[in-house]
Amino acid sequence: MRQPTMSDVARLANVSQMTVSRVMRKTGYVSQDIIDRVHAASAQLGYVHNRIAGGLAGEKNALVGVVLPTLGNRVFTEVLTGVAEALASSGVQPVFGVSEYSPETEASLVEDLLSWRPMGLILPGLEQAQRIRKMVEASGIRTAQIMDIDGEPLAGPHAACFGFSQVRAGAQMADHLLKKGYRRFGYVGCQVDLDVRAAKRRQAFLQTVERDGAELVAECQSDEPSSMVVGRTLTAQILSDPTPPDAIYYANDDLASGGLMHCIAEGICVPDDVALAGFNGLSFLESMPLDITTTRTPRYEIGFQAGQYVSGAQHTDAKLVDLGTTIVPGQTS
Amino acid sequence: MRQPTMSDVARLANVSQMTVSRVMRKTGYVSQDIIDRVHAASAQLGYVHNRIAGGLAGEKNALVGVVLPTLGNRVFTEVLTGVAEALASSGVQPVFGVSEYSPETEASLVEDLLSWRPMGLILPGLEQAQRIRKMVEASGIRTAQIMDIDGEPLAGPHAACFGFSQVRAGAQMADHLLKKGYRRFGYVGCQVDLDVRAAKRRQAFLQTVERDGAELVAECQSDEPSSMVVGRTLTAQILSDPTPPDAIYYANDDLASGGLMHCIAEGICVPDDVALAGFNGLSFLESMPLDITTTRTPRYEIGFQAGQYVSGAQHTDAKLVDLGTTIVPGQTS
DNA sequence: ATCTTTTATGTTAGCGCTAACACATGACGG
DNA sequence: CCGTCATGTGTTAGCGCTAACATAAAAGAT
Repeated sequence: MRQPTMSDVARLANVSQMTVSRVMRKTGYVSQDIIDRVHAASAQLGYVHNRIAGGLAGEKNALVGVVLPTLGNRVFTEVLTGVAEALASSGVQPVFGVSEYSPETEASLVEDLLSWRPMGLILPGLEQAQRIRKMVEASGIRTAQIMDIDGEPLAGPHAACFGFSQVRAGAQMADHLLKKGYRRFGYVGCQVDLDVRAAKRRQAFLQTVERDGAELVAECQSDEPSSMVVGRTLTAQILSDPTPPDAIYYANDDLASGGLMHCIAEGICVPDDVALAGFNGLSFLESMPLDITTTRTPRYEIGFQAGQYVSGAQHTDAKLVDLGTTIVPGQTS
Repeated sequence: MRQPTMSDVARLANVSQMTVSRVMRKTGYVSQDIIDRVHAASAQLGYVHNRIAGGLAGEKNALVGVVLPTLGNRVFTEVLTGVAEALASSGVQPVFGVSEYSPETEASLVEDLLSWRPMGLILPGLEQAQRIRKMVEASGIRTAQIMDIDGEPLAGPHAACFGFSQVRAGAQMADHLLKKGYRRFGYVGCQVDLDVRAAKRRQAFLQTVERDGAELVAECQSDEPSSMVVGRTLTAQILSDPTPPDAIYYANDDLASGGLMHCIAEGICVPDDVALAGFNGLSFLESMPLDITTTRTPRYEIGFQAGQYVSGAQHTDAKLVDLGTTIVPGQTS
């Protein structure tokens, strides 16, 4: 009742087991006649190639480990889609884990993934624990750090970053809103202590705003994971103030659209009463009846390039690949 | 420069390689003294357990293959979150692939995943190609088919379904809307030929509606993947008719909320002018300023139970586990 | 004091595959 | 007609680990 092996196929096709191996992997010289015989035998037995054995015997494992902070944010699922598509063409499979933004979980996840001896690793951000950095650098496998390029990338010839500058993105949005004449800002975020990249944007936004003599007049945060519902609640809070801000910067588009829903429900005019700025440029914003300003991020592209890099389909000499961001102005803001 | 092995650790700790294996896996008897020595040696060398070798040698591979139709629909990422959390506790890693609703892609994906000799497999729906069914049944590994229970599940003692009845869900919504007095229905869907489950719902909805003497007066479909933007466009189309429907059933909540956005933008009153019914009960509906009726589906639960099942953490005698659905009425509809 | 049982270690034999090499052919140029 | 090369096949030796089976000392039981 055990699974058929190459030897079983070989016996049936009346060739050596090595020849079967060659046929399966399409390497070396095999005559067409034998190729057909082997395929027939293989199909008859229902043979499925065993990559575990292949991996042990010397072939690189066609696996890539992927760590994501959460699947609750569309951004990361789009990254993952990019990764999956980059890998699909080369027959490499992603193995993944979700850290829920916890550094400890991330560390044990990386160790677990490394135990599969993957050919590559994709990690979010640049702020891995020292222990992770060591493990990864020692393993010598290709590693892509994604989403961010502000910081110290992993050392070694097998590491590269694919992302954009979170700092610049935050400053960029501040500049944009200042140029539009807004002076009294609000900030709405979630899990600020966990989401390092949102914190970087907020920080840069704040600095730019203050450098210009404008100010942050209100800030609302929640410990819950970000969502439209939370965005609506926090916006209600921040706008209940007697002297509310004239523009709100949100940590992401989900929060911002939640805010927009609040405004629509309350008859608050966007952007005349208050302008809303999100982050990511998720496509569902286009369906909204009022416009939100946002920063478009190359999420799919990040995933795709990282996937290509770690699976060996693409070489990069650069340690930091900046895929850039674009401000997408709301219609009138 | 090669990666350290158990033998290296064993030599350094001055014990046999087998003892190191015992320490790593926490099985068998090992004295505390030696456990400490092995851990020290392991840490010093930066040893990482090699599951590829372990898997070959007899241990079940702590991998579960997961196939999803798309990552673009929140539903599946929530399922995946459930799977990931169920597996996380047992140290099993998900390996996954995205089929983009293509049966051919799905088949080759299943074969690829099977080549890792995973301990389990999670597949969407019940409509796998014959070739897949054979491969999976022959492999003898635990398999969970998810999302749907209307159909013939995989044979064998190692297969179970976790989902709900799509047919019943469609009929349920029709009943609900009929009871509310709606008689002229519209349907909006995407990729109807690919999304079998949406087709089942639509079919059951239609039958129920017609059984009651009410009718489907308009239908709009698109080949693009479903999204809020598409939902808005299709809704604009369907409502541009001189005699529009008084209730629209959407294939999912994304489309429905896109529809809602159209209504808000055009000043169409929901549900007085037209009622909107979606599917899934995604939480962002709660943030919407007007209410959409929907069916809440147990997405996370499906993923979680399927994850537990295939990783051996849960036994089920039932072949079909119905996790049920609930109608969530809009405030006034 | 002797017989079990528990605890603690080591030894042997693969798991199913691939790299590396060896060995045949037949083709082809000089 | 012989050397060289491309082509087609087989053989051997592991990859790094774990199951299964020793072995042996210590702890209880009678």
